[in-house]
Amino acid sequence: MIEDTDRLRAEARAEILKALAHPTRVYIVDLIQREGPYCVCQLTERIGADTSTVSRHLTVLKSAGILKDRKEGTTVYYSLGCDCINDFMTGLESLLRARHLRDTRRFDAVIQR
Amino acid sequence: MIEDTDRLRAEARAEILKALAHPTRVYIVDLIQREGPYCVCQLTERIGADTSTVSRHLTVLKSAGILKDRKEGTTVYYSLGCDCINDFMTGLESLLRARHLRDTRRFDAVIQR
DNA sequence: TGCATTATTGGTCATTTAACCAATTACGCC
DNA sequence: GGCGTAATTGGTTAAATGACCAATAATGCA
Repeated sequence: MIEDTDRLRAEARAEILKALAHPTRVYIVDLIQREGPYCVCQLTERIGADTSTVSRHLTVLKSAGILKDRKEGTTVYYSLGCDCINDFMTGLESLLRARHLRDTRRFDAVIQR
Repeated sequence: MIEDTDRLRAEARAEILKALAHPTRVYIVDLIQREGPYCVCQLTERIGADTSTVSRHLTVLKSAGILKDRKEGTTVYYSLGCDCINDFMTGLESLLRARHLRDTRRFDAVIQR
């Protein structure tokens, strides 16, 4: 059986990962990372989903500490919760590249025979 | 609307993240990362779930390229799919630390008043 | 005050996920 | 061949997720 400390540790990590594990949420984080803070209506327009849907995605990201918000009148701006998001996404990128490389090699191997 | 390239990019990233977004799967990856390859029955014993459940988790991780497997008789050993997993998990760790720091500060702020 | 805009929350419903048990496959050994 | 062990796959069910519409704040302005 898993020890309590290990279990809690795994749950904490999974919680963060779950918050990011959706195409729309990855897109939002990527966008804000590259271009700075965005408000809900701007994101809604970009994404092309219902405002409520986007708002809920943002709530998920905020709860996980990945984004933070700042009110300005009636609009709410979302920005990165911390700089370490950048490193994290870089790590994800290299994981993706490694996977792509492996797939390509496997594809080549199939072709060659 | 999101451009096709951006959408596909977000989906590919989310796919990787989804594969890791479960406490048991995070635990498995962490364990293998620290102690090397494990077979299904060893993992099953450690985790305390049904063999089929563990096997399915491993399939998810393998499909995402996070783990790879190697057969040896009737047992199947799972190991890391690539070294970059280490960097990725390090990034996740610092994200978690940042979050914890922020939570702690907020808690302190509440206590102090 | 009345109205428009921005965002969040309640409600519903379809899809996905993940658990278990049971059945099957694959291999090694007697 | 028959048996035991290891792992995967089929089937079912409960829970979680995510989408939309509708309703409700909350704010700014005429």
